[in-house]
Amino acid sequence: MEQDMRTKLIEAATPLFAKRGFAAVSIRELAKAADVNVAAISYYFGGKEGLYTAVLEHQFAPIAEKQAWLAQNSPQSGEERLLLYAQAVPAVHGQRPFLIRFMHAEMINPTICFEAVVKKYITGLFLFLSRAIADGVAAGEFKPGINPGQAALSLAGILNFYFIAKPLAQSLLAGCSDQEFVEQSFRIYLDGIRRDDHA
Amino acid sequence: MEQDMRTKLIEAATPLFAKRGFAAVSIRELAKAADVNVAAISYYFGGKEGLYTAVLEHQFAPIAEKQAWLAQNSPQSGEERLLLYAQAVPAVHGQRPFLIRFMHAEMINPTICFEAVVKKYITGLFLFLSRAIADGVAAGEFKPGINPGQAALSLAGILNFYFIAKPLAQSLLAGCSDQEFVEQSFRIYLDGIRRDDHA
DNA sequence: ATCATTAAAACAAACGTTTAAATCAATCGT
DNA sequence: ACGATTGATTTAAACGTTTGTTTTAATGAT
Repeated sequence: MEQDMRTKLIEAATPLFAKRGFAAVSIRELAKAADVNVAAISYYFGGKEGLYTAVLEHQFAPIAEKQAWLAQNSPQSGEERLLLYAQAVPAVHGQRPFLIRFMHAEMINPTICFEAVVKKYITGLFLFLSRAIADGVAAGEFKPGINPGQAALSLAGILNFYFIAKPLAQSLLAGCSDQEFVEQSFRIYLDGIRRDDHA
Repeated sequence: MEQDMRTKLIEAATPLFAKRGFAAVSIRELAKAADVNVAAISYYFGGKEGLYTAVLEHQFAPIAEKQAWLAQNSPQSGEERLLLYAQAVPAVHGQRPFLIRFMHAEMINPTICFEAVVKKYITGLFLFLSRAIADGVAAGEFKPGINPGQAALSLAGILNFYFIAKPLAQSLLAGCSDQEFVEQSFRIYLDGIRRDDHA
């Protein structure tokens, strides 16, 4: 089966590319990890870059779904929309534990996939958050002085940075669940942008 | 002069390593960029890894200095200590524009330098923030429920994420200065952790 | 018997490093 | 004061590996 081979290679390649980066992993290593012949990579993906692109698309798939869902089933208030995002963050990272590594690797050292895959989804998320905040400011939910674009980046940062620093942080933060962290961070953020006198 | 050669190589290697990663840059490329012979890398740094280590140490030097200074001249209140950090963030990124890339590259794909260089400084910063927040909670400055370790990561995230996403964000955030972003983010964060009834 | 798939071998190119000769600067004996 | 000599630096060439890809033959199923 063609699909078996493709998924076998993608699944074996994902942790290798994630932990060591595209350039530092050889196709022989990938083939051995997937228990296939080296030629299979060229045969099914057209080369190392093709396999990497397939891995990246598989990683970003949950974001694409979530984004499509948000575009249709988005609630009214800014706060509710931000909450949806805050809940999606640990869910997506739980579903794709390596996604954060690929996202940051692409932001720091963009490959050819950056424009087509990464930039598209990140921009979509940014616009969703930006509009939610702008609407919230306009509706009097959030402080009037808030810059929506900057505040969108702030929220993305406060929620996602933890997942990057996690391997390093786990020795420092003894026994802290993802859920716990995201809840406290989101509470801090919301308390920070909410209008003091808002009901 | 030996020092001339070393700094010439380090300065030429910094943007290459930062933008493309350690594995994706060849020593011939490094030598050409620095306008020296390939053998100079082995001669002065003992090899490619030695040059990378030297680049990394040069990048982290401002953090080391700042940390040593903080250890002695640290103010009393938690809020003042957090402010010192918030002011240091854009200053350091201004002084070392590529530092954020090296830090994240090391967190995502750790090289041999990670333990010796990166982990040390990050842990130091984390402890500084953690203690500042814990003291602030104990003193009644900050909300009683706050988990200091988690909140330390939140602050690092809300302030630093912007500098990672910057190349991507600059097309979205039209005309926003680093200073502006950090000020708003820090205000949001402080308003989020400060006790509502605190003077 | 035909076609798609797998396997091993071969390919040129690029890799990091080392070698050996050339160049340079400073030191020393006269 | 000056050519000889020493040691450090710089260069270009060569080293053996490893890289990604392709080829060619073997195997599989229809």
